[in-house]
Amino acid sequence: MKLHNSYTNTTEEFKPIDGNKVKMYVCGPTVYDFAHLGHARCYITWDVLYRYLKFRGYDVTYCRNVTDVDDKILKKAEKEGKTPEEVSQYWYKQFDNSMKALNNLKPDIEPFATKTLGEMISIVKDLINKGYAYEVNGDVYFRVKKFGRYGSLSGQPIDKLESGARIEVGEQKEDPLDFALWKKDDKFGYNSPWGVGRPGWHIECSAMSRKYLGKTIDIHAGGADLIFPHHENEIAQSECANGCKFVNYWLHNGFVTINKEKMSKSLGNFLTIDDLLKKYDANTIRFFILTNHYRMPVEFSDEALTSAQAGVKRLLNAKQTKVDEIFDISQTEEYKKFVEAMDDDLNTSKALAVLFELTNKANKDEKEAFTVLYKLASVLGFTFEKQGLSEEETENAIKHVSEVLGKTFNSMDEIIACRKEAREAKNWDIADKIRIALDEVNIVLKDSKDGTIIEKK
RNA sequence: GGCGACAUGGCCAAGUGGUAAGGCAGAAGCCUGCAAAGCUUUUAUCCCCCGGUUCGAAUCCGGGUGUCGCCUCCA
Repeated sequence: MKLHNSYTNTTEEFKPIDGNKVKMYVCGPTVYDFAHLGHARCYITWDVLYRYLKFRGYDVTYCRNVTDVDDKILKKAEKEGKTPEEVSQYWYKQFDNSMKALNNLKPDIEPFATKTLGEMISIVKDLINKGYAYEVNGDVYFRVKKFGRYGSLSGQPIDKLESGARIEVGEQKEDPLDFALWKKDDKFGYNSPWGVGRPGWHIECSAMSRKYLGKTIDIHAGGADLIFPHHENEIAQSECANGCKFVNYWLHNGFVTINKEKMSKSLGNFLTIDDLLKKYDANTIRFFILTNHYRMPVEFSDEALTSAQAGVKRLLNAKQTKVDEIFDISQTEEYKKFVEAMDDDLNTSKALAVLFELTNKANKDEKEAFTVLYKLASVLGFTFEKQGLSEEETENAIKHVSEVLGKTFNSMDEIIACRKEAREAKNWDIADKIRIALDEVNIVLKDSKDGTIIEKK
C-alpha cells in the first residue's frame, strides 16, 4: 500500500518497521471547547486509515493524545472559576461523545498530557545535557539552530523562518527561532528540575509518542496546519533527544473550508459536530468527508451535505440478500478494486465508487453483492444499522395518529394493521392519512414486498 | 516576500500519455392505488488559458491567469 509522506513530499510504499506491526500516532485535541467539522474530518480520516490498516492484516497500535494542559484551558478555567482539570475533563467527555457519535473507533491508547509529565521532563533534561536546550529563569528553550535538519518537514529554508519568528514579551530566548520546552508557571505549574512550570505544547507529543509507541514510529498524522511549527518542533526534539529517526511516514489531512476559507476556531466560521449531528447523521458526515481525497480541501455547504445524505442513503438502502454458502469475498472483482483504490494513498473517492457498483448489483439481486458491500462499507466506517424509534418517539407517533384518525391505537402494530385493512378494502383515504400523520412526526412509512417498513426520517 | 497545493459537466468528484469512473441534481420510461425505494435509458467531441514535446495529452514540459493553505494558536 502507498501513502503520501509529507516529509519527502512523495507517495511511498508503506513498510512498517517491525513486520506487520504498525505504530500510529495522531495529534489529538486540546480539550477546552467544542470539536468542529474540521476536527471531524481529521479524526474520520485517520479512523479510516486505522480501520483499513487492520483490514489489510496489520497489527496496529493507534495512539491519539489528549492535550489537557494548555494556555487555552487555563484561560477558560480562570474565566469560569473552575480548575483546569474540571475544564479538560468536561471537554474531553464532550469530545469522546462526538467521536462515538461519528462512529470513530476508540484509539488503542489515549494518553493525557498531564499523565506523561515524567517522560516530558526526562526528554527536556536529555536535551539540556546534550546542549540542544537551555534554561533561563525557569523557562527551557530548544536551540533550533543546533538542529541542522530544522525546516525540512515544512520545506522552509531556515533564514526564511527566521524572518517570521519573534520573541514574545517575557521570553528570554537566545534566538527568535527557539521554542519553549518548559514554561515557568507558579500558578498552575508542576514541579520540575527548573522550578514550577508546565510543558510546551510540542514536547507533549514527543513524550507521549515515545512513551507509548517507542522512539521511532511508523506513522504520525494530523491536520496540515500542524506541519509548522508543531511537527517540525516534534522532529527536532525527538531526534535530538533520542538520536534516531522519529517518524517514518508523516501524514497530513487537508482542511474543511467554508466560503473558500479554512474553518477554524480563530476565524469563528466553524460548525460544531454536535450541531451538525442534529441535522445530518454520522454516515452522511462520513460520506461527505470521504468523497474527497484526504489531502484535498473540502468545501462545506448545506448543498454538499444534502447531496451526501442522498448518496449515502442509496448505499445503505441496498437490497440486503443473505448468502447461505460461505464464499471468499477477497476473490470478487469489487473487493480487488476497493483494495487497489485504498492502497493508493487512501483513494476513498474511488473506493466509494466501488461501493456504488456493489449497491447496484445488490439491487439487481446479485446474491453475493450485499455481503461484499457490507464488509467493505464497514471498513470505511459506515453502519447499516437503522436507528430504531425510541419509546418516546413511538408513543408520540401513536398519540398523533390516534388524534388525526379520531381512533385510539395502542401500538404501532395496530396502526400498521389498520392501514393494511384499509388498503385491502381500497380505502385509500384512511391509508394515506396514516402515512401523512406519521410523516408529520418524522416517521417514514414505506410499503415494500416484504411488508410495511417504519423508519425515522 | 518564502514554501506548498489546487483548477475536469448544473454541483461534488476519480482519472496523471491511448481517447472522460462514480455520486447528487435534471429528463424520459418501467414498477406502483398513491408515496417511497428500485430498475432502464439519458446529460462533457471535451478537462482554466497560451505555446511546446509526441503517432497520440485532461494527463509530460515551458509560460500565464485564478483560488486556497502554511510561514502566529489552530485538525
